[in-house]
Amino acid sequence: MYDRFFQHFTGKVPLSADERALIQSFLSVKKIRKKQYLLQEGNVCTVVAFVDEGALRSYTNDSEGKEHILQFALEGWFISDLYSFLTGEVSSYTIEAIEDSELVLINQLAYQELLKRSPSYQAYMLQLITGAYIALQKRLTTTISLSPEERYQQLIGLYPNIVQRVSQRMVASYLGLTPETLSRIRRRLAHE
Amino acid sequence: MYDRFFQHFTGKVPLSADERALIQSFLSVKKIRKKQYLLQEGNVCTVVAFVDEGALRSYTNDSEGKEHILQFALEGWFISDLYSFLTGEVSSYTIEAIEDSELVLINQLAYQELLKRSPSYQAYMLQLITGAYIALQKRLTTTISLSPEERYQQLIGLYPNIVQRVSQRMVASYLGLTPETLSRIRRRLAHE
DNA sequence: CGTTTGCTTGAATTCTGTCAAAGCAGGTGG
DNA sequence: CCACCTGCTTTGACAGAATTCAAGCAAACG
Repeated sequence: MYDRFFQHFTGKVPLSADERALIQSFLSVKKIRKKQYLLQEGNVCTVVAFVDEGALRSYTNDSEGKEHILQFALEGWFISDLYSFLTGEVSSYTIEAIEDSELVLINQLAYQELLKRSPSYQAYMLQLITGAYIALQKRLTTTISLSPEERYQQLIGLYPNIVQRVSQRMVASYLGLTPETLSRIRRRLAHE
Repeated sequence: MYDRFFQHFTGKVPLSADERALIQSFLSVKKIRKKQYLLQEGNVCTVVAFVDEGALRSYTNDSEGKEHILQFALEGWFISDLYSFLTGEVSSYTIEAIEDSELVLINQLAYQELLKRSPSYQAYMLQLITGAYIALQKRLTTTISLSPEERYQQLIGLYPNIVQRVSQRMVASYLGLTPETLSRIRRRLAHE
C-alpha cells in the first residue's frame, strides 16, 4: 500500500525501519474516483497527496469561469496547494481526479508532527519543496518565453505519457490555448 | 552593513548572539552598479543575494533573443536562481542590477555549512524557500489566468513602488507584453 | 549640445479566440 | 447487445486583440 511512497522516499533519503514505522503511522490511504475532488476552490488544502495509482490535475478558474490547469500528477508525483496547506489560507485551486486513483495522504498535523519527530522526514520534505519549487520555475519559464507551438513540442518531448493519458482539451488548458488552437497546431505539425 | 539582513532573519526566526556571529562569518557584502550582472546565462548561480539597497531583475532570453523578466527584487527581497544554486546546473537566467545596489551574499559552501551547523539558519532557509515557492505560484497563477490589463492592475495594486522605480519596458516584459501594448493599456485606463 | 533611450501613437499584419457545425468515440441505460 | 446521448476533436468563417514596423517626441546622459 505504502510501498511506492517509501520507494520514492528512500530514493532521496535513507530510512531506518523504526522511522519508517513512525512515518507510516501518520499517513493514510485514500481512493478517489474519476471526476471527484480532492480539493475545491474556497476551501483550505488539508493534505499533500502522493499519487500511488492514477492521475489528477489542479486548476484555477478565471473571472469568466474558464479553467486554467496548473499541474498534472501521475504515479510517483505529488499534488497539493502547498500555499494553502502551509498557511491555512483558503485555496483558489481545485484538485480533481482525472482517473480512478489511489493516494497516500499527509495531513497538516502529520506534517508538523513528523517535522518535529523525524529528521529523515525533515530532510525529505526539504527536498520535496525544493523539487516543487524547481518544477514551478520551469513551468513559469516555458510559459512566458516559448510560443504555443514550442510549449506543445516541449510537453510531448518531456512527458509523452501525460499527453497520451489526458484529453486534448486539458492539454490545451495546460498550455494556455483553446482546444481549437491546439488542434490546428497539431495539424500543422503533422503536415511537417 | 548586515543589519537589514538580520532584521529580516529575526523577523522569521529568533537568533542568539553566538549564532548570529557564526552566520555573519559566512556572509559577504557586495556592491554592484546599475547594469552590471550578478549572474549571466550559461553560468552556474553561486550565490543567493539579499538586497540591502537598490533593485535587481532576473530574466531569460527566448529563441528570438527577447527578454522575459521573471522577477524584480527591491530592498528586503532575495534574488537568485535557486535551481542552479542548489543543483549546480548552469542557469538559463541573467540577474542584473537596475540600480546601484548593495547585496548580502550567501555562497554555496556557506549555505551547506550553515545548514549543518545552525538550526536557526536551517529553519530560516526552509521558510525562505517556502516563501519563494509561494511567490512563484502566485506569479504563475496570475500569468495564466488574468488578462494583460488585469495583470497590470494587480501589479500596480500589489507593488506600486516597483512600477515607480522600473521603466515601462521592463514592466511590459514582466507582464509578457510589448512596450507598445502596455502603453495602450495605460492610455485606456487613464481615460477610465 | 548632441546622442541615446524610453514612451507614445498610427497603420498594417498575424495570430488566437469565438461561434457554429459536423463527425466520432465512449459510456449508459433500456 | 444495441441505441442513444454526451463530450471530445476537427474544421471553417469571422472578429478581436496583440505584435510588428515606423515615426515623432521628450527626457536623460555623457
